[in-house]
Amino acid sequence: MENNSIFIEKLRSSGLRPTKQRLEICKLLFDRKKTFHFTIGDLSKILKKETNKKISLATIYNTVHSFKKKGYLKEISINRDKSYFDTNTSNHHHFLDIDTNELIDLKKEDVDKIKIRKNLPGKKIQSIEVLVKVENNN
Amino acid sequence: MENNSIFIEKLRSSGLRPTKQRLEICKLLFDRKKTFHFTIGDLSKILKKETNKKISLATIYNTVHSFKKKGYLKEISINRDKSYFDTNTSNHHHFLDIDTNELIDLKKEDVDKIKIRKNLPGKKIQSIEVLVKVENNN
DNA sequence: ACACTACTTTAGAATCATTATAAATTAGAA
DNA sequence: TTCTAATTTATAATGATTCTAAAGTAGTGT
Ligand SMILES: [Mn+2]
Ligand SMILES: [Mn+2]
Ligand SMILES: [Zn+2]
Ligand SMILES: [Zn+2]
Repeated sequence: MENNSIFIEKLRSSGLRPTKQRLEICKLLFDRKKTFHFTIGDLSKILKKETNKKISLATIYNTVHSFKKKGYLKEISINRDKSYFDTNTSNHHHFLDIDTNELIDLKKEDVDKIKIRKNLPGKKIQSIEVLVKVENNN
Repeated sequence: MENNSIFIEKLRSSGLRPTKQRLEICKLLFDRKKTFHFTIGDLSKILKKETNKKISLATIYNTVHSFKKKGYLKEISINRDKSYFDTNTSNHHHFLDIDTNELIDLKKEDVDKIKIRKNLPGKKIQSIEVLVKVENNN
């Protein structure tokens, strides 16, 4: 009744054992059409609701960090209070709704290519990220 | 022997009493030609060295947050571990050296104007920030 | 199926930047 | 100088994240 086999392969191929905790988290994170932006706290709450068996908070942290290390998640820092993770691991830009603290992906075509006209000697560019903060129209 | 009068005015005009702690921090932060990017930890260390009288950590936090509220400092979140503050309160972009965790201002002319081709209904853009992560050339 | 070992999960403790508290001090006004 | 509100301060509390070390599990080989 599940397409778990896909996730099992995904995990195995990156040297992670497909435990039921990891599979549960995989289904929750990667069985989506749209990008998912979440904090560990969000994820923890959702797992509590949508799952019968409990997954310890330590495991959620461990798993999310493993997934990040394997390149399945991207971490986004927008404020010190909490770290956001992103199922869209490509280079992309974001809207941040400062009223709701919600992140929204911008598509390639939504932002002109950024051209940086300065370079630092001995340094090379690793990434260019745009954060567009938006708020309610009065 | 000081141009404290400038800072005293600055503080008074925004309803902050010019205490010696605030003046000390003003001198350290605003008596510079270049932008200063710092964490509270940085500031605390510098104050310990460059000052004879001690300023409590709580006061450093209070003061930096007051200055931010008054618009004399800008907060920049680049990772969850620490919050950076910026004496350049204009809208501007940054290099982040991921080897040293150092922030460097980009000038207006260093980055083409960013054009966002998407808008969210009911929302207006409050700011657009570019973060260019750089690392050592091999 | 069984045993073995490395990997994983887990509860709880530890960490650490930040925030809150509430008592002592100080600045500005009268 | 006196009075009051603003400020400073030491200290405790908070809370997200990381650490620990003990118990459980998956994969391998027999
Ligand atoms: Mn913040
Ligand atoms: Mn981080
Ligand atoms: Zn995203
Ligand atoms: Zn800056």
